[in-house]
Amino acid sequence: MSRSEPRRRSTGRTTLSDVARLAEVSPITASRALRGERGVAAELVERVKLAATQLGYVPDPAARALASQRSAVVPVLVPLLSNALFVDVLEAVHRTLFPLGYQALIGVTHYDPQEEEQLLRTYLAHRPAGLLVTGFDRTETARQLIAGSGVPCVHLMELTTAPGVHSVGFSQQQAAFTMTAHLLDRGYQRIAFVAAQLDPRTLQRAEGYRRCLREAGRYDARLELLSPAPSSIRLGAELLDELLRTRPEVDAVFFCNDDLAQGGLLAAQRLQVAVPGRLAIAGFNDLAGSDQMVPPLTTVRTPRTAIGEASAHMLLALMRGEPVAQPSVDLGFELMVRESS
Amino acid sequence: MSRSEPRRRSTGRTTLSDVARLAEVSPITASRALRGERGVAAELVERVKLAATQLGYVPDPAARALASQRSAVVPVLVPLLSNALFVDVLEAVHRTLFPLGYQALIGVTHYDPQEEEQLLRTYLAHRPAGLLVTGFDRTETARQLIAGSGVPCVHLMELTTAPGVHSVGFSQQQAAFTMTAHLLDRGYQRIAFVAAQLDPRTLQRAEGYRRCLREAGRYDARLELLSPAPSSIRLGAELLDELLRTRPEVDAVFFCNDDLAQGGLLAAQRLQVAVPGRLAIAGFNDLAGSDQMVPPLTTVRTPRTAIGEASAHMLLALMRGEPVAQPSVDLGFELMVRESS
DNA sequence: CTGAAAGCGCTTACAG
DNA sequence: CTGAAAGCGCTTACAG
Repeated sequence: MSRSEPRRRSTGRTTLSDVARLAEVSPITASRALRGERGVAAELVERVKLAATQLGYVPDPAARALASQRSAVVPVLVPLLSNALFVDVLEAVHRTLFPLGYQALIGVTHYDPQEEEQLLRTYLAHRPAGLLVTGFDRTETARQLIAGSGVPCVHLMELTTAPGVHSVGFSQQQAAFTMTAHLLDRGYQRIAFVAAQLDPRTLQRAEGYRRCLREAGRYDARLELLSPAPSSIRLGAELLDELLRTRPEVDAVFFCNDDLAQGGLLAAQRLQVAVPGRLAIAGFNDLAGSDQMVPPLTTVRTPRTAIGEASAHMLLALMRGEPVAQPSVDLGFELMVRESS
Repeated sequence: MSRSEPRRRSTGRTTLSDVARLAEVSPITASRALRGERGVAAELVERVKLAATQLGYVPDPAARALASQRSAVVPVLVPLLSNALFVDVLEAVHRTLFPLGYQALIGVTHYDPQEEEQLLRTYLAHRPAGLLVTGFDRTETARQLIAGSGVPCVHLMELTTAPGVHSVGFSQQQAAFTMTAHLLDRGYQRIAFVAAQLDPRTLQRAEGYRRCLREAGRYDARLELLSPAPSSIRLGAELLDELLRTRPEVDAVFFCNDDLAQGGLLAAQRLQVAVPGRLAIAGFNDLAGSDQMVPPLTTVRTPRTAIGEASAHMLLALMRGEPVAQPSVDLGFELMVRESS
């Protein structure tokens, strides 16, 4: 082998040049044809696509990202996967973006702004095409990372009217207000609010509960039972026990999430507390199983699939540089009155 | 501006060269220092690291992947996120790999081999550092894609003794056998098996159920109720209804998954069927809420967190080229006898 | 132990 | 509408 040959780091990979050679065009033309850039003769496009198929060509995402300074990755930052809520959002986002060539990259923050900041730093280094984040509760540094990156970003679950900020969600506070009003309508006198995790959306729900009861002149701070522990069926059962022990006068409980409410319902059954006769129980989110409980659980159905789809579509528009008519999309909620209230 | 200046595509990004310049070393040395490659003078390493920190340098993953032909990404392919089982596995994998600089990339196959093949093609193009896949049920093409990529791969949930194949899981069949044997021990005479989804692991459980009853001379094919529909609490309720309508003689039901069993338990309650007096109910996986049911659900606890951790550690060894003592790691299971049986 | 050169596989910017 | 040149930001392979 001659000493003057160029050094090669063989990878065996089929490259754009291979495709171009077979199609008898330049690599640039092949690149343009494959990306569907307009302004390439139809005949050449066909030849290039055929060659690519014959060779089983798959573009190298790293090379593409390096050259174009933009990858096809879309990080989606959610607090948790153990809440079915976010799984539904993710499914919808993925279903919308994947067919268009984007890869949703799931990041779990565990409700920790520091973790989110760390994930953001890691993911932003990949020069993502877009970004989806949950709510507005983050570190100032995280906010600056997002803004400074120039990456289009849509906020999930909550709404804002702040200029230049894009969001898709519903009013957590109003939804909780509506549920509380429903319980008042039913004639319940001492309505407790039981919550866990105490993340921003939970606190907004607490606010909706308070506002409603205050307006009715019925607010009593002692009827709030708030735990920072992670939400779960088991915790719901424990909190119901505690509630009935310490506030035996309550006649209705509004749990901030359905897993708690399901646990509460099961605990009531164990304690032989009649629902809704002695105690009404209501939840939030309409998670799997809530309609199967005995009695079926009254709750608020939240539009997570719609949030996933709508946020992906909004992001798509932003990534294409298209104008977004409505930067804040309210998808509403639905009161599901069942037999537990 | 002079015509002879090199054209630049400014990106503003802080690069390795910036760090090298500040540290007064060559970029190669800076690269080696930052990657912790041994054989760099300690003093230089320190200078480089300081410079990197001062400049807030973040390596470009695309450039790194392109030059080294290897990224820090580890795709993890699971059937579903709506089953808490896989969420637990993913959490454990992420928790193990992220601190070491690897990014778990979640891929959802929806139990569809074609979808898995498609995901594999997409993710393999990123030259992942490693790969985690669920079970062994895939297309021949998918198998070849994995083998041909040379990317280290560990299989989750099931076990194999096939040479050169790495797996971490437990015996689905044996676990189901054990549960069935427990029900026999308790004296139940007509034990039904109710399953949904009918994925490979579910069918292995069915096999364990059959083998146990056959060995006891008690197998009756009419006591199997199999539905290809996705598993859910609601479906469990429906299947219990159907079972009691069409096989009123059953005195125990073994559901292939806890969501079905929970639904079955709730349906029994609605139908005023005493559990376990008139009908015993057992599940599989010990999902959230099973211990809170009324009565608490007898089930099999499966080691999903341990599977996530152990598979990540095995993959780590493979990625480092270290020998793996045990290519097939059986993490076992635990029979959880509670009050429903 | 350190470095100058070349290359990874694409796309951008400039010409024509 | 098409292409030759250069560059994206790293690391590999070779020297010394």
